[in-house]
Amino acid sequence: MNPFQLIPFGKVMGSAHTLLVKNLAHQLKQAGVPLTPDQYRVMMILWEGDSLPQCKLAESLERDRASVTRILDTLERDGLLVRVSNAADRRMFSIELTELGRSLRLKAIQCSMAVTQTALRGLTEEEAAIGFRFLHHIIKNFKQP
Amino acid sequence: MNPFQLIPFGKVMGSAHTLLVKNLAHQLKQAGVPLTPDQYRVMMILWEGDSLPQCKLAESLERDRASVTRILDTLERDGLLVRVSNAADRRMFSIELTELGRSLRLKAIQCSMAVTQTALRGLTEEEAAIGFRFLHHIIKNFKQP
DNA sequence: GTACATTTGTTGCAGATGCAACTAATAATT
DNA sequence: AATTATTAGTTGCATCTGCAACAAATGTAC
Repeated sequence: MNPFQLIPFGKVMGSAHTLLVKNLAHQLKQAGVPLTPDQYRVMMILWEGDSLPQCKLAESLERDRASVTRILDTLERDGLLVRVSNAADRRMFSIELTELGRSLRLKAIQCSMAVTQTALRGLTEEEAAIGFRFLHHIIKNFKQP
Repeated sequence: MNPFQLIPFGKVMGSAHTLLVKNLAHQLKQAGVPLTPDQYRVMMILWEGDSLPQCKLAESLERDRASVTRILDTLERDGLLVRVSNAADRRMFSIELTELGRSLRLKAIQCSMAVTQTALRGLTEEEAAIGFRFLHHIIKNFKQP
C-alpha cells in the first residue's frame, strides 16, 4: 500500500472513534441516563450477565485491572452495582447490579443504537457489514501478532 | 439493519481503536521515541507545518482547547516545542518546534506505519481502501448531522 | 507442609479528556 | 468612542488510562 496513505490511518481511526464516543456521551446526557461512555461499556457487559470477576471485565474491555477497579468504584458509589465478596475465592468479588443499575438498560441501549444509526447513515447493509468485518479483521491482527 | 448488530458497533470500533493506540504506544517506547500516542498526534500536525494557533490544533484533533493547552504544556516542558507570542494578535501563540522536536519525526512516523501495517495485515489494497472510505463516511456523518 | 509462584484486586503516579468558568485581547455595534 | 460581543488560551473539577508496586489469597513444587 502507498506509504503516504499508511501514515494517516491512525488519525482516521481516531477521528471516527472520538466522534462516536462524543456522540454517545451527548445522547446519554440528552436521554438523562447518568452514564459516561466508559461506564456504559462496563454496564453493557453486566447487563448481559452479572457476576463476572473484575479481571474478566478488564479483559473484555481491553483495559487493565486498575481502570476497572476505579470505574466500578464510581458505579458502586453512585448505587448502580455492589461488590459481593466471593466465598469460593476470597480474592475476587462478584459484581451485582442494583435495581437502579438494571433500570438504565433500555434507555442506554437506545442511545447506543441511535449513535450507530448516525454513524452508518447512508450506507447499505452490505457496506456496513463489510465495514464491520474490516474492523474485526484489524482486531484479530492485533490480538494474534 | 438488524438491531442486534447495531448494539455492539461501538464496542467493535472501541476495540479496534484501543488496540491500535496501545500498539502505537508500544512501538514508540520500543523505538525510544519519547512521545505518547496523544503527543504523537499533536506532533504529527506540527511536523506538517509549524505556527498554528492552538484552537486550530484543537479542531484538527477533535479535542477541546483545554486538552491542547495541557498537551502543549507537557511538550514544552520536555523541550519539544516553544510557544512564541504572536505580535499581530496577542491572544494567540505560534507553536514552534525545537530541534529536538523536529528530530523525532522520522522514527515516530516509522512507528506509526508499522502499526498500520500490523492493523491491515492480510487485507488487499482494495479492501484497505474500502475500509478507509468506511471510516471517512462515518466521520462525515458525525460532522454534518 | 513449607517455600515459591501466580492471580485478584487496590493504590500511587503521570498523562489525557470534556465541560464550565474565567482573563485578556480583538471585533462588532451603536 | 464606548459598550457589547466574540475569540484564544488557561484553570478547576470529575472522569478515565496504563504502568508499576503492593497485599492477600490461592496454586505449585519440592
